[in-house]
Amino acid sequence: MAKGLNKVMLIGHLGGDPESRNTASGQTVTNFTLATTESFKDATGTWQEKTEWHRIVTWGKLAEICSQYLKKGRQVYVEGRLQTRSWDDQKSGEKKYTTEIVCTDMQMLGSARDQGTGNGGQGGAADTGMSGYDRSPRYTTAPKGTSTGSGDYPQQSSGPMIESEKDDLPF
Amino acid sequence: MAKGLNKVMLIGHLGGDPESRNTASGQTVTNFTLATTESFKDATGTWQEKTEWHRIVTWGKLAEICSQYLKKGRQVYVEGRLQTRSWDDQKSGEKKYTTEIVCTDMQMLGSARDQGTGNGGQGGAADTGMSGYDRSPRYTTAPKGTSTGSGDYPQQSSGPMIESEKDDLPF
Amino acid sequence: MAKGLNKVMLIGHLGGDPESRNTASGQTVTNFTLATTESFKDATGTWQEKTEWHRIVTWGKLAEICSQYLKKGRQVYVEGRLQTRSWDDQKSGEKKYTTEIVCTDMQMLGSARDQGTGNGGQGGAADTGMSGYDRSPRYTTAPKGTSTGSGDYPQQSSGPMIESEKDDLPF
Amino acid sequence: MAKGLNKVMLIGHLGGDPESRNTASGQTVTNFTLATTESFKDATGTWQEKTEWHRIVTWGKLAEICSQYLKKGRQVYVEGRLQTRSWDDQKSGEKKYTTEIVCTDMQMLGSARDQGTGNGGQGGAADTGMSGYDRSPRYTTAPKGTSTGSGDYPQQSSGPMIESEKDDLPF
DNA sequence: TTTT
DNA sequence: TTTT
Repeated sequence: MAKGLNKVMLIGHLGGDPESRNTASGQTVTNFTLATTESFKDATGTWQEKTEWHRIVTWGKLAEICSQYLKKGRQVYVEGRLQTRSWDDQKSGEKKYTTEIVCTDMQMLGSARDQGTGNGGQGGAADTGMSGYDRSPRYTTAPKGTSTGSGDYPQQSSGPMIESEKDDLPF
Repeated sequence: MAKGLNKVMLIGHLGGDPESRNTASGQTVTNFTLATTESFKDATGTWQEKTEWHRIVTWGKLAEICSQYLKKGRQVYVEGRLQTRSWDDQKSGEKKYTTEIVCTDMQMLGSARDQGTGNGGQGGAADTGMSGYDRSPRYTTAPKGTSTGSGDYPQQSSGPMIESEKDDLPF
Repeated sequence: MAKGLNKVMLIGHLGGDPESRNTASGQTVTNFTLATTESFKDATGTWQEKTEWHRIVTWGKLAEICSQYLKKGRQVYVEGRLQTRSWDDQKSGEKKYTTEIVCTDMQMLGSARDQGTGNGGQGGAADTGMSGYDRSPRYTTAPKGTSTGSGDYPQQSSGPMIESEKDDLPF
Repeated sequence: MAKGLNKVMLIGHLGGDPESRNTASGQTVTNFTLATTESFKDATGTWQEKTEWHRIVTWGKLAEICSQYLKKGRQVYVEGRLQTRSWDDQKSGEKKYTTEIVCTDMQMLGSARDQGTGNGGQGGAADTGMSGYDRSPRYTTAPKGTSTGSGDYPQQSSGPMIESEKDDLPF
């Protein structure tokens, strides 16, 4: 008996606007960074803040939604799984590792008008977007075990390692 | 408004026996790797397995328990938060990053006699250990926000970056 | 604005064998109870145990798997969402409420040979079953937001409240 | 080997202002209801919304914070564990059950000015509150296993069942 | 490097 | 009603 659980849940703010690209097979991939902040008392008893940065990658329909509605500063809930990729860094010749959260569920928190730098000054478009959001369901991609042979799942992980996509690396 | 959620939950098997050390301040730090395995259908519709490896670090009392009771192959539940550390790699002169799960809750799954290579053939010691475990509570360290000025929390994160401990880096 | 997160994650042991039935529409529904145990120090400083009982309901393919492989005493991980149903109790004429976990992901923990009363002494059938399990993926039903108009999702929640199914109420 | 996991994570909006009381032992207890909303396609393919209501109970320091800062309509993240209590209903003579989430972590989401009916029209007080919040840590109570013999933990669960507090029942 |  |  084996199998496992690999789950990450984050609430934080986007560090920048999401970036999208398309794989050779036509899937959308969207990346963004997310900051989660914790407060804690240090040795002297004063409150300190510590921010942790996370690399989020999302695929397919959810990637399109993230690309369309998320902006720098927006507060979101992200659920997904941990994935560590390795690649050979051209410059140093070293093998490098990146750990990302493959996002399978995302929810916008707070209200549109309350959010960061992104939504301001973009007029009706963002508004239309948000009200579209208001009436839509939770943004979710099917968990691994439920994919029904669509054939695009393996590309979720292998895609980013394809040689020609190297400069799409998320950071 | 800020603050955040940074939570990881894993169920998997230890890739090796845990390794412990003590910080200058006397805290115990225990590291181990955890494999989580997922199955999915590939493009041809056949089932594939994919294993993800996670670096777990745990502190204080929980570190001692992990060191004492966990063995290679043991199935556990791990809860914690993501933390990415950077350091300057001496060999290459490159800055490198490691993402770890700072474990704040751990639970052994299955039964002792059912577990990997570790518990077998080690006689009474492991047994005593397990029955000690059986009567003890869930192994947990206090979350960041609840530390009450004990002064050792910051060492949880800053400890591993102290110069003199560089060769204690978990990988 | 809006939407939400409603997530439950449990690790515990089944209090009895699962019970299955079929809805009018042909869906399988499987119910079981799950015990989660916590230890804590009481006012006198001695360790106490407290067991919480949870009512689990699962639908469709996952219901079939639970029915087939789970037995009294088996340790499992259950993920799902909270759902409170009300019904008019015939005897008392009172309105009553039941809170259940609608299970959308289940994983067996430990090994088959290590588990409760169920698997022992039932010969090859259970064994065949278990090895079938071993090669299959994580048992998951699609989250609400991802159903693609298949038409059977609403029956997950509305089904149990249909008049003709009243005496199928899980407890 | 046993022990278990009993975890609930919710993101939703308060259905009303929190209500607080004090136990005989001087602990603060705060109750509120939380609505989580999900969208799903029904059998006809149209989007439907379903709201689930949750009863939240929180203790001690966290109860004081909830009482002070949360208002009807406010969006929050709640983490806790499921607990089912029973009591004898005086009117009907029936045994009744209530399932609650014993909240051990809470975080306010969105911004103060963006929140429901509660904060509006209350002038500076709410503002002071919120900026206090901005500088404070995550609101958390220690998990069960980490209580260090303070003696008040058992009252978390037994408190609400004390005869004289019956009319404090959360609903 | 784990597990089934 | 489970488990250790």
